[in-house]
Amino acid sequence: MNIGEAASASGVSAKMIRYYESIGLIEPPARTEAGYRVYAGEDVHALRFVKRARTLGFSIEETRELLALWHDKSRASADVKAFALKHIGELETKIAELQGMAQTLRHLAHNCHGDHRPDCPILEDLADPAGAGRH
Amino acid sequence: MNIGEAASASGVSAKMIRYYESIGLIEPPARTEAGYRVYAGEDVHALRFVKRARTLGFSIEETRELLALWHDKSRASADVKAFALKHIGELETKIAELQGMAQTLRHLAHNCHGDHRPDCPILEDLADPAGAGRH
DNA sequence: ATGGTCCTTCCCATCATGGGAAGGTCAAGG
DNA sequence: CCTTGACCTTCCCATGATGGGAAGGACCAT
Repeated sequence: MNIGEAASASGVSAKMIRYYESIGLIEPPARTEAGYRVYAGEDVHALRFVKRARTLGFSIEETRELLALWHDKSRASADVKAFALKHIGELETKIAELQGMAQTLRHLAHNCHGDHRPDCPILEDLADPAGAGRH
Repeated sequence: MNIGEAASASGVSAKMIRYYESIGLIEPPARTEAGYRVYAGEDVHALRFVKRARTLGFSIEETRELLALWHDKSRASADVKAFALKHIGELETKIAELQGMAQTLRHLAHNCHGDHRPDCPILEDLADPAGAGRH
């Protein structure tokens, strides 16, 4: 299987497959005499693992640790669970941050007439967060 | 006021102030004969505007548009409101994505014993999302 | 005049991904 | 047998926002 086929089979672009190889995230595959990369079913399996981890928001370095746990047949499930819970915590922190932004903006937008007049509490808040909203 | 003072007065690092200037987000300030940047109160005001916009999750390019709206005395508040609502929508999309990730991981972690045994639904899902959970 | 703290510009690194150029390879069809 | 088109290779560059740090100049208090 060439890289293009491995890409469509795994959902990881050929570009990223080469990149993952260059940073040592995945094993370098065999090569043909002409230098073409040749992938086996197991390689595609690893690529799908990486794709899934990235989709769940794990960074590449975290994905590297997950791959190590995956290959370590003797790991304790507690280790994997702790890793996942830590990541969940980070996701929740990020979510809370974004929700804070959205909430502030919703409040400002709610107080903005949204008509032809120029007065706008949104810009007033940006210009002077402490003073905006005063009358 | 030197750049360091403007930085602590605005909450924007000196490094970023220079960067914002280099990309034309803020006006180049006056200079002393020796080449030092000299900031006035109005400059710090603009920097705080930028800082606030960034804190609310606007990109630099979006911040550029907000600055333009701010300086355009004749804009309609409806334009600003529409801009804010669009950004709120993007924030909500991002939040939903992250919540999807967190929810999936919570589900997987919930089904993981988290003990000394190696069996782990989390890794099974990463390795085979479609098949994990089968018995 | 000396030292410490500020300032200047310039280059490099991050993280993950894509774009594209220049050139080699392979398979199909004339 | 040769061309054509689709693939592959490596290499460099760009993104977005920020920080780190070097080399050198400026300012100020002792």
